[in-house]
This record gives sequence, C-alpha cells and structure tokens, in this order.
Amino acid sequence: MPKLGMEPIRKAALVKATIVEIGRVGSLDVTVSQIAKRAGMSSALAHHYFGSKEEMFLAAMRHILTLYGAEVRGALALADGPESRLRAVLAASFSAANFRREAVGAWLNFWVLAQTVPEAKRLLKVYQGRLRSNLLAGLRPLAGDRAVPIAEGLGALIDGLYLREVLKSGPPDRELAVTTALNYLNSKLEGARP
Amino acid sequence: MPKLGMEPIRKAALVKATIVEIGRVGSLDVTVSQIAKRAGMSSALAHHYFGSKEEMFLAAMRHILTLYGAEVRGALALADGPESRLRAVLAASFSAANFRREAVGAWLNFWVLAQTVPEAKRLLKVYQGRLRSNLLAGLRPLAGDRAVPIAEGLGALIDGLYLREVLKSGPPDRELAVTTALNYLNSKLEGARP
DNA sequence: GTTTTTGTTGATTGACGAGTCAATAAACTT
DNA sequence: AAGTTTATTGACTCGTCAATCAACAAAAAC
Repeated sequence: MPKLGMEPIRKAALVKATIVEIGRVGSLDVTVSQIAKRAGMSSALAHHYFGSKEEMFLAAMRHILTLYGAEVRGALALADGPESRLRAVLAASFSAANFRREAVGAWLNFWVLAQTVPEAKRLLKVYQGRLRSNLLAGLRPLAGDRAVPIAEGLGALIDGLYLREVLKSGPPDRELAVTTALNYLNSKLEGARP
Repeated sequence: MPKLGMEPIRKAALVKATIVEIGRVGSLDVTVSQIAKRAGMSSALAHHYFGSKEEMFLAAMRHILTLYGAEVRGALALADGPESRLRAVLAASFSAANFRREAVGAWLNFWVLAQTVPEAKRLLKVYQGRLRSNLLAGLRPLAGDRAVPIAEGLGALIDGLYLREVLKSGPPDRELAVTTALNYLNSKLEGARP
C-alpha cells in the first residue's frame, strides 16, 4: 500500500528517531536498524532515503541547528533594546526544547562527530558563529570594545552549562542555567557601564 | 625473551597509547589492535592485562584525572592566600599538559563514555567535585555566600573552554583561556568586594 | 494496458573487531 | 631437573552491522 510522497515524511521520522536514539543510548553507536525501527520502517528503507548512516547523522544535526536558529530568531523578534536581545538569546539557548536531556545528549555526540566528519565540524562552526554574532550585536552597544571577550566567554559558558547538564541525574534545571548565564552577563555589564 | 615485571610497564604503555589514539582518531571507535600496536604489543596481550577495552578506557581516564589532580596539588602548594589559590587552580586546568588537543579530545570522549558507563560517570563526578571544592576554598573568603554560584559558573566556564578548544584548528591558546577565566573571576569578585 | 516511477522489505554479503585459546618460551621455585 | 608462574603471540570464533539486492506492490504516465 505504498502511498506517494512518502519521502519527506519518512526522512523527518528518521531524523527525529536518530536524535531520540542517540540521546537514549548516549553515544553514536546506534545501529541503523535501531533508528529505523523507532521510525517505524525497515533499515533498508532508511538506507534508501539517506544513503548512509553518516548522512542521517548530519541531517539530524542540521535539524537541531535549524530548530535552535528558529527559536533564537523568534525570541529576538519580540525583543527590543540590546539588553532584552541578550536575554532573548539566552532564553532560547536554554529553552525547554533545546535544553532537554535527549537534545543535550545528541549535542554532545555531535561535538564528537565534528572531530571526524568535516561537514559536522562546519555545521557546529556555523552555530558558534551565529551565537557569537547574536551576542555581539547585543553587547556592543553596552560594552563597546570589551564586547568581544565577553561574547567569547559567554559562548563558552553556555556550552559548558550544556556539558554539565549531561552528567547530572534528574531533570534539567533551566532556571539555574539561565540565572548562571545572566549572572555572568550582569557582572560584566556592571563593570563596563559608565 | 620474557623479562619479568612487565605488567606495570605494559599497562602504562597501553594507557598512554589509549589516550593518544582516542585523541588522534577523535572518537572512542578505536580498536584494541590500534592501541596495542601503538603501545608496541599484540592485541592479545592488551586483553591479557586489561581484560576488556572498557577497562582500558577507564584506566586511561583515571590516569588523566590523576595527572590533573597532581598538577593542581602542586600549584596549590606554592600559592598563598585565596586569590593566589584560585589562580593556581586555573593555571593548572589550562596547563600545557592538560590543555592540549590530544588530552582535550580524549576528555570530550570520556564525557561521552560517562553517558553509558557508570564508572566513567563516577570518575567525572569526582573531578567535578574536586574542582568545585578547590574553587570554593578560594572563593569563600572573597565572596562569602556568593561563592557557590560563582564556583558553579566558573566550573562550567572551564569545561566550556575545553569544549571550544576541540573545534578550533591550530594550536591551543592557553593564554586566552586563562585570561577569559580570570576575567570572569575578576568581574565577579569586584562585584562582591566591600 | 503496458511501462515507469515510487515505496517497501527480507535476505544476503562482506568486513571488521572484541575476546578466547593453545602453544611457546624464558625466568623463577623447590 | 622438574614444575610453576609470567610473558607473549598468531590463529580462531562468534557477533554485529552497514550497505546492497532481488523481488514485490501500488500509483502514475503513456
């Protein structure tokens, strides 16, 4: 009973399943069969649509980055003024959608993937660049020359908070993460204000 | 020509080789044969001494943690006063020995390992705990009640700087990392001083 | 109504890799 | 000197898994 136009649906299901499985298993050692099973199809079909496991991983990364990008853009649209924009970026970074065990676990593994797969590295750099320029846009009016190092530090802090989330048991504490980041920001800005 | 008392020597060689190979390949997908070859022996011998690949990984983690611990202790011994102790911890964290591609790459992969292997998680928590208490010891006299969140943030920042090191091409910039962390620290302390 | 395109899978291939084992040899023990 | 312990490896087993293929089904195109 093959219905037509399945391709996008199946691909989407596979991408989702890839993220879930990587998050669940906690490593990139997930088999195509596992992923395909979770997505409700045979492994052969997964290969049919993606060609290789690596392509599946990359598609999953792109998806997470896209989601994150959309979330940031949405939050930025509602913000006005540099300070509010900075808050928006942080809120999006630690939003319920992004800052959950599953996604964070996948994220960590993408970092590992980036060590071997150039395209993965490229994608991660795109993310870093976007984050950086978003932060800089908010910071420059507030901190002038000192914006660059502050953005650097804040970016690292965000990544570090993600990393620590992985080790924790229990549910993610988004409040705490946002507070920590805001705290950093405030102490920096106070130092820079006239 | 079997000389006696080889066990510790071979184990040490394997541990070293494990770290190098993980760092080189950039993932935990290194074969026991690769590691054994680099350590100058057969894979059978590696299994003979460690029993399993997982044990090898854990031994490598313990080794890195031990080195790091020793470095911190050494630096702390020379320091006097809380501020100087904080600097010592940071300097050790970004020392040439710890903050090099190879070690950082291995570190990242241990994080991944911690998601699956409970003992790896335990070890990483030990590291976090030590770092935390070292930072707190220095921070409490300077920041009182605010010491805890500052330590939390600083810990995450250090991990984040490690993480970012992985993505960079070119040699590690220890200066920059230390400066960034010190910067964070200073802006925090200024805010807390009377 | 036949041909082509799209969807789908069970079965198979081929490679690779962790862990085991039997065998060999040197050194230590008694 | 006979026996035991330690060191060492090549060859083998056994599983697993990515990727391919042949085959089948339904819709679309002609």
